[in-house]
Amino acid sequence: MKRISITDIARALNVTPSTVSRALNGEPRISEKTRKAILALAEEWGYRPNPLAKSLLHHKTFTVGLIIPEFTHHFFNQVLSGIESITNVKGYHIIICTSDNAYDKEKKSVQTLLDMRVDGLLAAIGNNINTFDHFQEIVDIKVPLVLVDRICEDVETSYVVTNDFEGALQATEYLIQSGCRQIGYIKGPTHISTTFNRYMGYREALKKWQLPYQEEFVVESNEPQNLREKLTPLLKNRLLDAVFAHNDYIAYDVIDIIQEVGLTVPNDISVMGYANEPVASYMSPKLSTVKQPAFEMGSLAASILLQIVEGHIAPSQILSECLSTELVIRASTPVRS
Amino acid sequence: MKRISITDIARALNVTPSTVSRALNGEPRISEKTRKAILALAEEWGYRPNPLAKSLLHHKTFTVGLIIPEFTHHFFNQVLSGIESITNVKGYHIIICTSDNAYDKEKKSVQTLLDMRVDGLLAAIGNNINTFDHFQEIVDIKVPLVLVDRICEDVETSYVVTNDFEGALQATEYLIQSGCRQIGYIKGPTHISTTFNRYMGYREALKKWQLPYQEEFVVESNEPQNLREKLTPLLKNRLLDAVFAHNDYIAYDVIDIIQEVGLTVPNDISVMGYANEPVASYMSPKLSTVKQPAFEMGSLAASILLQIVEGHIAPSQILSECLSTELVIRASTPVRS
DNA sequence: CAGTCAAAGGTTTGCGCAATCCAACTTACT
DNA sequence: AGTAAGTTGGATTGCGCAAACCTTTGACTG
Repeated sequence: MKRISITDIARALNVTPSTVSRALNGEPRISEKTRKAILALAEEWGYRPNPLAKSLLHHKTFTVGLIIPEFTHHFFNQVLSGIESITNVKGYHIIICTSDNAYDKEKKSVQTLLDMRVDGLLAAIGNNINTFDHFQEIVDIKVPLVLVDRICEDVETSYVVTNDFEGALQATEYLIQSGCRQIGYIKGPTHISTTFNRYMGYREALKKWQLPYQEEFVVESNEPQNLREKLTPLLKNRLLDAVFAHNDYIAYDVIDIIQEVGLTVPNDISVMGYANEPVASYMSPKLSTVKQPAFEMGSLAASILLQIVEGHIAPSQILSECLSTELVIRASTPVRS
Repeated sequence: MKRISITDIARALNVTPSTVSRALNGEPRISEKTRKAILALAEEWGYRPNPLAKSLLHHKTFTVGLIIPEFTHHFFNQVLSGIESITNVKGYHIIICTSDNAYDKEKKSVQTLLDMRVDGLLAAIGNNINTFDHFQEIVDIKVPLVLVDRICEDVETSYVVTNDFEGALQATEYLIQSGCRQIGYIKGPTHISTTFNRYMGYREALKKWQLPYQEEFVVESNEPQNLREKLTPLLKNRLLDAVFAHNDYIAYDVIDIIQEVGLTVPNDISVMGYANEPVASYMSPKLSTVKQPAFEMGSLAASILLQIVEGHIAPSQILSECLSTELVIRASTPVRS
């Protein structure tokens, strides 16, 4: 259990800890003979330097903190995977906290990670969180912070997001180009920027193609039952020829409702999702959707963070990256003419 | 950036660091007056104790290491979620490493986490890994270790797994009880214990119900194309009335192949999956499957680990928990008569 | 009123490491 | 031979904290 230290080796060889430290760190001013003896004993005893001691001394932990809303969400795990791909090769460790989309827990996580003296922080802000003092604090004490996927305007820090506006615009345009004219839109949860941006992308596409924006075609999806009630009459009256949903799960429900009404996808109605969740390719028909570069978002965010941490980017310099999405056309939409 | 220490507070108040330490730790022998002054200044300056220093002193980091094969696998994320639910309330932090199912990376992760002086380790061994010296080392140096989901017989340490044998047995029995007699089985990847155990559960069910084991009904799924080639003739000749697949993704392919041949699920053929992945309930028909208590497995493993770490369980005592699965019957199988 | 004791706090030490500053002991050259 | 310049390594310090061990002061006892 007790791990051996440089002092142990020093004692055994009748030298000082300094000498051992220098030998192990390859400083040139140790004679070949002494060095060999030290290295040999270190090897034999399985010496491993104690990072805690180093951290205490150098005020550097080679650790980054990560705050995500939850583990069981494929999107965040792809982001996480991207983050890990970078931190791993750069020799940093990840300490993860989850926020459960709750302000209190998120705030506590921030505090915990700062307490642990992480070298930097990556965070995906939780849904429905609209107070950001905890993130402001990170910036105030000058700990590098990069936000992922979701931003808060108030806090001046670097971030990496995907272009929800553009993604939704392209998806809507695809529907239009494939002949749809009466496109319904199902909104996501209120209070997150993505919801707003995708919605605006949808509207922009209509505008661009000079289609009227019809408020009755836009449905809130806060309650599944609500969705069914609102959507069914629109479908029965054949007012829609396409539905664009805020995410793939909602899209699934939409397909379900459409089929319940006796219509078929995509013959009667096209359906477009968003996010390219794994479930999208297991639905029937397979769902056309917008693929977000989640892995890239994670790796880019981590890469920016580590550049700040390592001093290659001034902390004052605020980088904001907005990654492009990609349409994934499957069977729930017709081919574009 | 520079965080304040007890020494800073001590200097400001003209007392010694010990006094500050004692005041902050609620030791009774500090006068009310001194304590108030110290607490007030600590509060004002936002003092936060440095866990690195404490760890160095007490040889305890309040950190557990976690090794999983990959992030982008829903099952592990549920496990992770379960682990976090325990560590969070017990005040421990999680440092995660991934192995990418590669021995070298897994070994390196073990080394990294040991170097970081984690108080204990949780690990889900990667696929195709059959050398376990790195885990043996953990046990040797007496760092608490609990294996999750997959075990290696050689290493004597606690573990938490699910009962694949029982799960597969029950699933197969369900098929039998709902009238199926010609049950095909699609095997999983070779070299992992789960593959073997589920397969044995399938065979046990046949035996129990005195159905013959027919080798030609068992197909390896190593290649998707292979699966199609092997399965199609069995289907066309109507030799099967049910297929039990090693996991839900394979089950999806099976359904696809069945429908391709012109048969319907579950009318012509029942299909049973395994794992209850999210995709299972988005397939059409919705997939009957075996639900694994992933979250519980994680929380139980974490709970056992922390009990060892905190000395409530002797490290020498080996706990092995085998959690039960649960059948989730959806639309890909008929109702049991 | 000396002696005792407890209250309140100071001093020292060490966790493991490495940077800084020193001190021997060679060589090497005038 | 004497000094300058390496060579090789020791001693000390401090990162932040807390345990172990001392010291001072006043109050209280017999």
